[in-house]
Amino acid sequence: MSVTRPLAADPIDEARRQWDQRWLGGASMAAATSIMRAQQIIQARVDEALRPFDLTFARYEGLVLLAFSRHGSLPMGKMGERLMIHPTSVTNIVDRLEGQGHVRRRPHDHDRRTTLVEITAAGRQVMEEATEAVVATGFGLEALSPRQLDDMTKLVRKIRRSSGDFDS
Amino acid sequence: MSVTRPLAADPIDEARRQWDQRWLGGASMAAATSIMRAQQIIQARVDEALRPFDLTFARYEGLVLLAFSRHGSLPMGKMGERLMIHPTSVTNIVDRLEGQGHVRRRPHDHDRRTTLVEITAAGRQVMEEATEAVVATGFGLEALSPRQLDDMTKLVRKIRRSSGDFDS
DNA sequence: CCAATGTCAGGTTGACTGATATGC
DNA sequence: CGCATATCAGTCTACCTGACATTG
Repeated sequence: MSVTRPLAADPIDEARRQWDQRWLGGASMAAATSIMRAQQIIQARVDEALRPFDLTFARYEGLVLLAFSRHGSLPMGKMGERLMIHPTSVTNIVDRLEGQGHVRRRPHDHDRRTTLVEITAAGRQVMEEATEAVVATGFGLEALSPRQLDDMTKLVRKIRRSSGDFDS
Repeated sequence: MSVTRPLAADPIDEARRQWDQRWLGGASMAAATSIMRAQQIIQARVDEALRPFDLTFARYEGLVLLAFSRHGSLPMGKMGERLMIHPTSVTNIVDRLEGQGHVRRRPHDHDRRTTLVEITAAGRQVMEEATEAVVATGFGLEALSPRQLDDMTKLVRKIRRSSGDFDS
């Protein structure tokens, strides 16, 4: 007589089970797949909150970075470095933000090679409102307690450090 | 006399500090940003391992899904459901895989609306070799212990469950 | 001369919207 | 008829490579 196993309700769990029967690194596979999926969930949630402002997550991050910077402006290259995006992506994102009037390109005082990107008053205003909307979504992470959120951040920090994201 | 604070080596940590001075949800912001970054790291690592096979992560996941399926084939819609991708993305991905000879479209026996996607022998072969390469990368997660990998998977499961990823 | 900075052209990916043909 | 299934056309975002002009 056959014993019917309970169907795995969690598809990642099920994939893990099959993976372990054939290959190594099932735990890594499950964690990696989980992270990929978590990213989709967060991205969808935040993008939805940002849609009324005609902002993507990437552009929103740019605005927040500039708002947090000491003089409300940063060189293009510095932005790419901090946001960890490709130089041409910086150009693209700044193009759009500038088209929306949220930032302005300005020459650098001493180095005429570099272009400074400065957040405008309107940009700050939009950023404030957008942030309210984003905070209201809870980033799709309401299921985690404050302690669990910090656990998550710490675990990812290990990954980031090992991949050379930052010094120390 | 001014006390010079140590510079935050971790940019997410620094963003968190500034965020907390103005808004709520700093812990969520830090966790969300961390996950977004972790996804980039994993994606880059896996894509690099898959490049010699002319596969992206998305297409590779499709191959693995088919290889794991009972008959080596699934309806298009089912694939989209399991991979959590848009129907047109399924069409796109299957187009490419079919062009590479890794899968084949077949009619469904009983329902002539549905198209079955079947992995070919060549597709299985490529999938096996690609998996070796992917496992070798450790998914960019070598920094985490087996226990930490499972912690990560469990934390994300909470997020996924709360967003309706699966039943139970 | 070499390095750094930003831009541009051109190509790829995957996601999306809306419309459509087909079949249940 | 409504609904499900897959496709197609067209658009969008962000990424990448390679080339380039300008400047330090």
